[in-house]
Amino acid sequence: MRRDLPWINHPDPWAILVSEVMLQQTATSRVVDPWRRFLERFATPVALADAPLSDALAAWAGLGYHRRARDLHAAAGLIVSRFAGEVPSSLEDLRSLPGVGAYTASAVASFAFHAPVAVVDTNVGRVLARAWANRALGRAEAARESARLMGRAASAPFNQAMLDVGAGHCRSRALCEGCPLARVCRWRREGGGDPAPTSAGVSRRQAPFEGSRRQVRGALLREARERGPRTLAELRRDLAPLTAARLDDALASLTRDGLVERDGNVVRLAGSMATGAR
DNA sequence: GTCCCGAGTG
DNA sequence: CACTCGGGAC
Repeated sequence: MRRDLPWINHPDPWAILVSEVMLQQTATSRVVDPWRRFLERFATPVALADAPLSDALAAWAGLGYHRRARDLHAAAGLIVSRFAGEVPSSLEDLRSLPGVGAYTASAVASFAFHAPVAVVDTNVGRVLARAWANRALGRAEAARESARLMGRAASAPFNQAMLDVGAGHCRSRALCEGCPLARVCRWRREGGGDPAPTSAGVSRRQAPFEGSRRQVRGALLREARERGPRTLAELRRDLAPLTAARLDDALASLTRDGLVERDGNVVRLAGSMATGAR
């Protein structure tokens, strides 16, 4: 359960922010070790802002969705330049950071600063639609109903409980056995079709990973991370039997995202040529 | 093979 | 609105 995890009740807002960004698209079990390593290496926003992006990408190993690392690196720079090195506490300021959307801003406001803010991610969206409303909710409705349900309860434990129920029981395929809300769940009491899939923020099925460009991107970044700058010929050899067209496609995509740099035939992690000046 | 997931961009 | 983005659990 999430309440056993090391970032729960952590006193440092920076540690909370890092955990929430890592948790955006990644299961908690896969976040624990990288989160520890990342914070050892970048204990403060200043430490990350002062480091080259390539160091941040290296520390992101195993997490995927590397644009999150790029955005967190940029966010650290803004935290230093605009917020005196302290993670801001208001929703508006949090939301102004790259890679911080509605979910992450509310999660940091609640878990790091105990602001009376209800967190709605897609798990919580399902809990609200099923157990609380038994009907599909739009985005604004979900936010309003969540605030209404929370009432004057302390936001952090309330949000943690909602996230736990959503992740543990109220999954896409509901696991009602043992669910703490089973006795009060309107969907179970009243029946009807599952209101969650048409509710706000419910994620769509995604294309298969196997054979995808994302898979090639991941392999390419791993090469650059673990073996340093690589020539195109080395990449072609090491990623065989990948076709040259698919390698070029992934490389172009990573370059557009600012995650790798090309210097002639040499490919390296973005920012590894940085002079260190800020 | 199937499932899972938040932010940014167009 | 539709689309992209990793990779492990099962």
